[in-house]
Amino acid sequence: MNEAVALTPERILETTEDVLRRFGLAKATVVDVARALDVSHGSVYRHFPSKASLRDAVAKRWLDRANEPLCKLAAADGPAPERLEQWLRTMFAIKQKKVCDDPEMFATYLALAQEAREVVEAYKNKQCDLVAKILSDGVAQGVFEIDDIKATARAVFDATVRYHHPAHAEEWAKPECPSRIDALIALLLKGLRACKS
Amino acid sequence: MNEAVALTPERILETTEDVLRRFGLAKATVVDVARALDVSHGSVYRHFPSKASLRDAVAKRWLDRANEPLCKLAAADGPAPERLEQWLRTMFAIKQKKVCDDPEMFATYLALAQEAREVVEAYKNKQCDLVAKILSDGVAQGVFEIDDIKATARAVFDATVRYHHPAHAEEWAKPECPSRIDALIALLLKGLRACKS
DNA sequence: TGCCTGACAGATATTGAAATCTGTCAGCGG
DNA sequence: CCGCTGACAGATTTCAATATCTGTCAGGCA
Repeated sequence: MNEAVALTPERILETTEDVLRRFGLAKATVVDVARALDVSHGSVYRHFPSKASLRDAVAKRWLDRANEPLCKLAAADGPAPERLEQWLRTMFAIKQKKVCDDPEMFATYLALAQEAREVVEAYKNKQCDLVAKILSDGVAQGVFEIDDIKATARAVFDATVRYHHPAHAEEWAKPECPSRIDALIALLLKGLRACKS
Repeated sequence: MNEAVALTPERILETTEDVLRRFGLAKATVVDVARALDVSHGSVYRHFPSKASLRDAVAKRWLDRANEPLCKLAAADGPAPERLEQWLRTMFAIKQKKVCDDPEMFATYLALAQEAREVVEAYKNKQCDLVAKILSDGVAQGVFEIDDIKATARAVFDATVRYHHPAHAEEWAKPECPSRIDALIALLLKGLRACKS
């Protein structure tokens, strides 16, 4: 083993994220990453077969990190409607926080996500599964009335696209946004709820 | 009056659309438009103060044309749920047709719309008003149960963003799309409908 | 007079040569 | 033997010179 820290995929990913943060997606090269790690760029290619795969791996890390709080919420227990509402609001908040905190970084993330199709697709599917989990809890609790849980979870995800898809990010800052979110969530919850009256 | 056809704003718009169709948004210049009209480009500036205003006017024409069938549907009568469903499906179909028929032209339209913010905003508001019209008909018919019609109309518009906003156009061709639309519409209609049971 | 032209200044886009980057691999050093 | 290096070919990006475009306006023509 070398006296220096070993060159692991994890260390490369960390450094790549750093480089992206400093240079932006357009400017960052794998030569930059190698320089930051103080190795030749050939060494980086020993761990990632291409620049694209490196980018994908970074994207996956980001998305997984962002997903963590949502997984917890879906796994929690309590009344499904409240949990669904909180789950959605948390998802919106996570995205919005990213935009506000560091718009430049968000732009990087957006561009990254647009190239890492497969990774993003998997991430979306995971999110739909989380929604489905809450919905099925709601059905078990007798508060939701749902035909096809998977399809309905997808519908909820689709219906809220405006507030979680980065393509609409620039609209999230508008002052009328919160009340529009309220109206949307109310409409969806009413659509899910079992009729009692 | 000249022996040639007079140079009217209408004629300029028509020709501009033609030029855009042939050259694409990126390449089309007002010099091209003037050439096609066989006048100097200075003459075009006599009718439109800037290239941006010309583009906006073209965008408005397009949007108004696309909106026409939707206005008719909103003004029709009959049971509100069916009408809303048909209204939504028609809107989706109009957009999808544009993408399929001429993807290049759609890209032009998309870029155009992204620059003509105000025009697009007005168009969206008009569409929300149409939805609100159908919703209030539904309330009058006793089939919908709605607190705030304007807010709910906006919520329906927001919830269907994925299937009418051009940013999502590339997903419209997917095979699972129709069934996802079905699930979404079913969920929304259930949320709007008055509970009878 | 009223509409159009064409030349002009400053801004923007195009182009092609030079620089940089991606991905590979033979060979070095531990 | 194993992992790293650094030179290399082909692809991509940068940059600055050149060309084109936008928007204005004084003047021509009916």
